[in-house]
Amino acid sequence: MKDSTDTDRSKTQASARLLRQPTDSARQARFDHKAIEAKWSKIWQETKINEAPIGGSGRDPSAKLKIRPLRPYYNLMMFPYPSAEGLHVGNMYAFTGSDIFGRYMRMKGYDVFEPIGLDGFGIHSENFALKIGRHPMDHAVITEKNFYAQLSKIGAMFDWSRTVETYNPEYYRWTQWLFVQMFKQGLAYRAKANVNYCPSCKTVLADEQVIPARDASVLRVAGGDGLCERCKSTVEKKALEQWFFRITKYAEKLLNNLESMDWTEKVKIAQKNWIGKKEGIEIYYPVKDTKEEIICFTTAPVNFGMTFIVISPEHEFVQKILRGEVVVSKEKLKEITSYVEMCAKRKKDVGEKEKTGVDTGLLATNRVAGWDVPVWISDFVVMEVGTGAVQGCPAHDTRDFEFAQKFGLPIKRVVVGEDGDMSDVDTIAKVIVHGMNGTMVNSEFLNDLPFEKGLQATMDFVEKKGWGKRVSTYHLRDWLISRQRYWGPPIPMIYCEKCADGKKGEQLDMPGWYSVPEKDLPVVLPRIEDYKPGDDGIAPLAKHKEFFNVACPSCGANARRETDVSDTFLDSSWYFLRYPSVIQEKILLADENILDTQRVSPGNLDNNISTLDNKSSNINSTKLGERSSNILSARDTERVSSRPPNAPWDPEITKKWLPVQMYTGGAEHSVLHLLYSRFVWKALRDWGYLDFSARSAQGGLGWDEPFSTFFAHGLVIKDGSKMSKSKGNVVNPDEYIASYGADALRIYLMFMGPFSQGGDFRDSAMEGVSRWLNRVWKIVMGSMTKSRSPMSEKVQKALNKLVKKVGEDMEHRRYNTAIASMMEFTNLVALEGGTVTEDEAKVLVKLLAPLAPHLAEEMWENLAKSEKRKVKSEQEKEQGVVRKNSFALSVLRSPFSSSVHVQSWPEFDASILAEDEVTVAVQINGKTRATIATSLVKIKEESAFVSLCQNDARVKKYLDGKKILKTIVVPGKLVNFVIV
RNA sequence: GCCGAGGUGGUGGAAUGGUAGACACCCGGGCCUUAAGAGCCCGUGGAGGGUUUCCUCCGUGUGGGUUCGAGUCCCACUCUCGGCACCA
Repeated sequence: MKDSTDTDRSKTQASARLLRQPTDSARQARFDHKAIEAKWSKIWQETKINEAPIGGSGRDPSAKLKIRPLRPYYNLMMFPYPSAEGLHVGNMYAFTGSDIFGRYMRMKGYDVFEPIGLDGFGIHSENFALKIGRHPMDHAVITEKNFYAQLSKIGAMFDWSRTVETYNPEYYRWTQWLFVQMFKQGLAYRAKANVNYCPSCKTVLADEQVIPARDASVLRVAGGDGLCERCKSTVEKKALEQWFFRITKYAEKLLNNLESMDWTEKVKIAQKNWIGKKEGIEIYYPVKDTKEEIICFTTAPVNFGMTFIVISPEHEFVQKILRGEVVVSKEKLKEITSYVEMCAKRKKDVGEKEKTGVDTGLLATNRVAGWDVPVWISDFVVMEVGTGAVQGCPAHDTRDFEFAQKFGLPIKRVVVGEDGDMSDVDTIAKVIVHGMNGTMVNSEFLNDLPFEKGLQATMDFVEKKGWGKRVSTYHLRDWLISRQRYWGPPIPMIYCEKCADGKKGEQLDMPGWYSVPEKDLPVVLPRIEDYKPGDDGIAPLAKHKEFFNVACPSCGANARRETDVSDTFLDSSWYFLRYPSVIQEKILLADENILDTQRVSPGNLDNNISTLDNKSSNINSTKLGERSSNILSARDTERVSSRPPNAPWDPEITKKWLPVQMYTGGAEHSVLHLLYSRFVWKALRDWGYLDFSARSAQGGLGWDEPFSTFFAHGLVIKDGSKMSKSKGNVVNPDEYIASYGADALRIYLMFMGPFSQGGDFRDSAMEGVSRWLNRVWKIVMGSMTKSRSPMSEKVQKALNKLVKKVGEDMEHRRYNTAIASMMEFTNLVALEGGTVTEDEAKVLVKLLAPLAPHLAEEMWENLAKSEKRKVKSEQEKEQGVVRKNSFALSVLRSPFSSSVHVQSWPEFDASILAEDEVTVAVQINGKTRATIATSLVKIKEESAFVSLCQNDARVKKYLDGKKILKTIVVPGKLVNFVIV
């Protein structure tokens, strides 16, 4: 890399004395973005400017800390999942927006920690690896290299000394540890759940691999069921034992803070809806001639209009009928059996279907109304909702109405709406549902009560009688953790049949199950070649005895490891806790592989794979850990060996740096990732693993939440639609970085539209940004020549205003308008002679620094050198020659000469602002007829100013012969004459 | 169906209830140049008028409303995009 500035300096020094500017034209040429970016990214690596002073047992941060007390600021962007060969421009957009804020906060005086990592362990990465026919382990190595190489080029202030990759055994060891804690605390359990199964591919599918039948065109072909993404055959649901986390236990806690959290509003609403709290009542209905009781949940107990009960085909009561524990006639049993089978086939949660159902022939007693109702089975009732049993009130629920109409069940009106219509409810339009206004009728003691009051009175009555009780239900379901897949952390559990038979186990309610002792973690994922998703929902690892055969931790008998792996969302639910505590002896960017800016070419790639394959010949369970580390590169091995083994995070560091102050990410993670992270955080706190008691929270919700602020960024679209490979409109940032530079791309991306809303990517607009940066370069470099035009008061005032504007926009992440204002400023400078003073240039460079970090740094260095020259020549004037190593020389090494990125953010002068000229609009009846340029000072004399407006020629002609009814004055903005 | 975001020039987008279209892209014209490119300057919502400086009318998805004044607030529609969906 060529260091152009050194030659520059010697030239300048030699020529400066000749009072000529032979370098001016050279300086003003188009800046060389490639050289500048290469130069500064190298210097930033060497000076470690982006490494946060984390503290703890890591590197000594004292150099940065001596100046003032630590002001930690954890600025985090959601880490990417490498599901493709490399980054696309949408990733870069998000990272840039997050980084600009981090850089701004650093200039505001914070110690900013901005880490980066990869969420490469899970279904996205696995699917991509499967698609291109590469082993996920090999794929991880390649994507890590590619992604990190690309990420290192976008000019972000990532702290490369602390990265997290979720597939690294040293990371997922703690993901497994987290699972173990969940189990120990009774929050992990096993239950049957439906998984998607394709009978043709003989494989389990993730939800996102099932084409929903609600897509109309598909519906016609398939007749209402979900289709396999690959072979288009109908997907079935299979009930299999799965691991769950009891997140529902935290439903209230997750709901609690939501209102007061500083999060993007729509994300909070999405979470609230997802948790979906509903207050209602569970009512018990005894089934005649049996000892059974069916419990119905409802938010609207319209019991006097209740004419039947419907239960889900998966309801326990149905099972009892099928098992013969509840007796029905032979014909009925046959009917029910075939109906339940039919439902199992057509089950794939999709929108409304034609209502079907079967009568059990049994009756249940509606004790409130004092009559019996038939018990039906229908799959419009979903087991997962409420109690899986519904009390049918057809006149006041549209679904119940459809069902009753289809099967000829009685429909009884008990609410009259505002229209007073008392007629039979015989069309769906007449159905008055909960939430509408109405009055109770035909309801004995409830008559004449308003609808809502009637419901409350019913609940009171039922509770008093002991026939039911008020409950809250939640839309939130427990978190299904297990995946019958290969690429994920093996669930660290062991099942011992012997203990199970003896009713022994770590948890009372889960005989036979033991968590893997913590000292034995991680349970390393072995390299196997048959890693494809298995037949009949069996995980790939289940075919490997050498993996699952293990001694029972309790009795020592032959036991079996769990062979499912955990959900990717578990990996990402705690990674932000890990970052500050990562210890790395070796700095990532010093690694030649990562520094290498060349992407892996197909040729190299083959070489890589063959090398990797050689390392992984056969599976040997005792050497798994070692081997896996080899596969994952030497760097990881070093990390593994140098880390204290006993905790996933350092408590001291964690106290200092968490919670995450600013979290940026896509709104698509509004629900799952953000909710899971909150859940895990709260659970860890409850268990005492996050102990912040020693330090009081810094206002707001403090330690209650993992992310103090969450900002949802927008999406980059291309040609009006979301980027996707199938549409062929994916933009790779590399080529743009190569031809325009990272700075220009960063600014262009942010200039497209508000960061919160995204924008439409188009090539042509890049040109404009690139041209503008060049104009900035010229203006700044021109400030150092002696031929510049005199100082302009207009420019000075405009710059002062600009500082205010850009600062405000940065706070709100309105980068697009910040950039526009800076463009306005440079346009003004062009009108005013094209130059600014060096002091003005410094301010401008600072404002630009977060947006265009390389270019700003280069300009800053030039300004610093210019200042040094000036100081020196002044001293020469005064004292003759400067002695080497004198005090004067040390002055030259002022803070100014260090990086622009650690300078303080410029401040504006409010008093200058007040002197600014303003343009006042003069309106007649709200219509602007003239504008008058004046200063705020003049406007203070209001009456004089009003008459001035009145007498303006453009205004006068409208006022002549008219009467002024009213004059409205908005100081500094407008004067409005209301006339007739 | 429900929830959320949105609808402003040829395009991306600006506008604490106060001059609609900032800033850019595209396009057109000019300067420079042997030429091209780059760069610089000017114009650019629509319609109409004034031989310049200017003036008038219309205009923020549709229809109402509040207000001295509405892209912005309220009501009712409508369309687009995201998410959820037989949620009892």
